[in-house]
Amino acid sequence: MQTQPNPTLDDVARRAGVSTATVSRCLNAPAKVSGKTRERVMAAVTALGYTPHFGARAMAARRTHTIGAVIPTMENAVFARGLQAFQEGLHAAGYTLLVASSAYDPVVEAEQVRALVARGADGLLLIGRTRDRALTDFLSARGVPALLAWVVEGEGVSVGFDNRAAMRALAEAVLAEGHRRIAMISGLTTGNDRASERLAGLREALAAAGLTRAGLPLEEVPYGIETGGAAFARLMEARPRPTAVMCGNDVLAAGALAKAAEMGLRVPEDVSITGFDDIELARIVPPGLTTAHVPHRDMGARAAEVLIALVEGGDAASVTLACPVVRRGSLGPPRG
Amino acid sequence: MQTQPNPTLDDVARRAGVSTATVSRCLNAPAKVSGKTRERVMAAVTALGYTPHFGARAMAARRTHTIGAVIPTMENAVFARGLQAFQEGLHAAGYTLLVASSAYDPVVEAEQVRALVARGADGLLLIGRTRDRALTDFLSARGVPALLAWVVEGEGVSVGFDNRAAMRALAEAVLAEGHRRIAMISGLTTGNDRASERLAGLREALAAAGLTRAGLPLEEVPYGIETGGAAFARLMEARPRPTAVMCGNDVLAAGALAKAAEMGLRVPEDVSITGFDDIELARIVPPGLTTAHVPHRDMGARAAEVLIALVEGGDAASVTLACPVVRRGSLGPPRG
DNA sequence: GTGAAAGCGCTAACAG
DNA sequence: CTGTTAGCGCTTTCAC
Repeated sequence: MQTQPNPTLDDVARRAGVSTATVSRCLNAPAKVSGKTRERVMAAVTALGYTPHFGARAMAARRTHTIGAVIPTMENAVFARGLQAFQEGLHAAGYTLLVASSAYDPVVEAEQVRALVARGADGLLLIGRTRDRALTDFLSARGVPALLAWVVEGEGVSVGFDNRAAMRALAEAVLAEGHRRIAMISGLTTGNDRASERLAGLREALAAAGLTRAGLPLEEVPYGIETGGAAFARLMEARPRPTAVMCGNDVLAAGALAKAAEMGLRVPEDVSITGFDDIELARIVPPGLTTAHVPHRDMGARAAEVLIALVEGGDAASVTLACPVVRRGSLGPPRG
Repeated sequence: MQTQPNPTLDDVARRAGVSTATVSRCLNAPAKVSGKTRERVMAAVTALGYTPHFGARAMAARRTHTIGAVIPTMENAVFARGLQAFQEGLHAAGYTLLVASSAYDPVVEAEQVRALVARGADGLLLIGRTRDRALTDFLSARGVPALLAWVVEGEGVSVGFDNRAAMRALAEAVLAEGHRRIAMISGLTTGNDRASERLAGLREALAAAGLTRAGLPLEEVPYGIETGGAAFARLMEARPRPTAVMCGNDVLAAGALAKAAEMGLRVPEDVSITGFDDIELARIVPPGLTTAHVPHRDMGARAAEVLIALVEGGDAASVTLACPVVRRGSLGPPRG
């Protein structure tokens, strides 16, 4: 199997003694070719180490079997995990995944979307809902279906969960323990609907419990363990201290937990802490993090199904997944 | 800005009243076009919402400004982090990154490499060194440069670190504390040179300390917190127990640490535990993980520089980064 | 069942 | 500085 610099359809055709059309058929619709010709062609293909040129193919066929995804960052485990499942689902169906990241910047996101469309993406996976009208217009004009994940969406098709409801349920669990002085460490809410929905969910629960006037001590910080820890320390300077600190995600909560230990505060005796996502970390940081379980892998797998259906012309219904509260050691009743 | 279904170069040219060549120049070499024409063309471009068709471009220009990367899995934080930096570096230089994952399977990896090459990748980033001769032949025949990362490589160009030396240094630190009964929890070594090199590094250090005949209690397990914990429990059944358990990566070590807590063993008084990678986790799992610091982000950034140099025709030298031992609470002298 | 030929949308000489 | 003109490698009618 001597690999030649750049074997083309033509080279294969010549070697097999047939026309390029026949080679093309062998590759795309083998049934339309006689058995013996097919064998001869396939032999030539492997002999030359032929790989069809994707660009040429895309240009001639106007289908690429490629799906694009734009995520905020690969450094966030929740996206990494969901995407891995998504890609497995696509692969099984013969699609290829192209990933781009936006660093949470809508401008970059728009750029990446255009880049993926230019590359011939048959469909797109986008995270969250907050985005420019121009972008959605662009996609619909181009006829490229986009699936929104990690949220529930009114307009388009989505595969996700209700961030607000999940946080409300978690807050209700905290309230049920008897907490009344609750603080929150939120991720940055600007342009991030997941973060703002979670915050809104907590506010709703507090309002429903008649705690509106108490006000909600709030820190809004970038994603990270360190930032979570620092925010926690600031919140704990208040007197009286909050008895429970709810965090917008598990990573912030892990930071809070670590900082609490550093400050000599016992969890949950001195302060309860909750997270959101239920990543592996939540199980191993002592005393275990009470959190909302987001089924990331499942979401990725379902997203693959739905997006493929969309791309292949069928309609598809949105999917909303449940996010049960997972109780671990970090939540307990307040003291006294 | 009315986006038309599928604006082409031709549409833009017609609207701007110029030839397609001029539009092409505006986009690729603006300096070669007069100011006023350029303005007119750019206006037409935005008016139509034009995006160049990637496939056509690739076919005509035989350059794609695209780099492909095949990593074992996106679910592993070390690759995610390195890749994020890599992609930032590429982006700054006007390149786009295509990511594919192999699930640690060489067959899948080869498939993905071919897919990326077919898509016109100008260069490739590959992880580790163990791979099929046919694959490297394929790449060199196609003239696609490949950069190896996460290892130091004899033959090709690489940007990485010496897994063996780093583990040896870590083991020497453990030995210096006075440990003599050392066990290891390794990641799967089959087809994974990073894992096997780390194991070899430990063996070298033990041999140098004259501990050859003691034998090395060894568990080889898949990546994961749970698997690390289970392996730890098995190792601790030995009598006498090992006084130090060295792990092939931080995630396995985190599992070991959690399991130790669960078993009522104090770290480092009853047993010392070390990791490898120095991910965020290492800082937050109590009492802090002693580990080898791998400069993932830095490696990604350097990889981008080197690979671009390679792609653009220059030669480039391999880069080897240092992996200093980071001491945290999980390592102490053995009892007695 | 197979071949010939016409593009797909873009770039890159080469003229002007 | 700008237009003309060949292709790039593949798919897909349309004939045979």
